[in-house]
Amino acid sequence: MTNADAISAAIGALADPTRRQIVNLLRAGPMSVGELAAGLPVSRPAVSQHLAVMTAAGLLSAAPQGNRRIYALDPSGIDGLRTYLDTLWDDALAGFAAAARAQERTER
Amino acid sequence: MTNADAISAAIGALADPTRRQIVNLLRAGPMSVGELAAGLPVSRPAVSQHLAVMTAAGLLSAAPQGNRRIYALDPSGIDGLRTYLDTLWDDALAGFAAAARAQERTER
DNA sequence: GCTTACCGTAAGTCATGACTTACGCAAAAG
DNA sequence: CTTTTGCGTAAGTCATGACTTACGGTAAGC
Repeated sequence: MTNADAISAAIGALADPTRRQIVNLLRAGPMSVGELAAGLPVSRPAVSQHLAVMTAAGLLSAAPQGNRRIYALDPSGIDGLRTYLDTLWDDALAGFAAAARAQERTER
Repeated sequence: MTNADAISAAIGALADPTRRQIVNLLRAGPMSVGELAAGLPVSRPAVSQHLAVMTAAGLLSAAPQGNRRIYALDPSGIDGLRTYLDTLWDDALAGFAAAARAQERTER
């Protein structure tokens, strides 16, 4: 499944602390690169590189607007991670229940 | 909020490809360290180190059983990431809707 | 008792990637 | 047309962490 690659890219994109800060800033709404860089402890080119990674991962969308570029969270990309964690959570619960049954069997 | 640290640790733990392979193996059910290492392209100590990281992040739980250690997915740790992505998804949708309204305003 | 599985830890190597400064290009401003 | 603003890209540096081999320690098997 080529879907797994998208999940890997998205999780890898969220792995960096600076990138999660960018996500946090964008939760308030779309922003330009300069505005993002002003709220971060790194240089503007560093922000540009992070934005490129996250956009490639499908987590962000870029909208050129005149001289500037407005970045925003991409709901569809985030939804991929959401469903992945949902199914993972289901499997975890199933394994937990199976272990509980096995435990009960050995205890009597 | 100290909750953000848990989220960071969990996402960071899932960032490595080998660790996601471990998660995939554990989806079928709890396994010992040796069984996990047999299904992975890395050495057994490497697997041990990964398991320690993921356990510290709250994604895995370890159960000593005789001579061996059985690792399993921890539903509660996964649930933390799940709720984080849920709220992030909500914010992304809100920003998307706001951008759509602004777009409509400028287009008429 | 001794040997054999099974596992965690220590120490060291090496690649990945996050950051910087320097540069080039397109759109607004004057 | 010139200047300024806003970004992206290139090149190079440096730290983080994923991996290896070697070792020590505990539970089972003989």
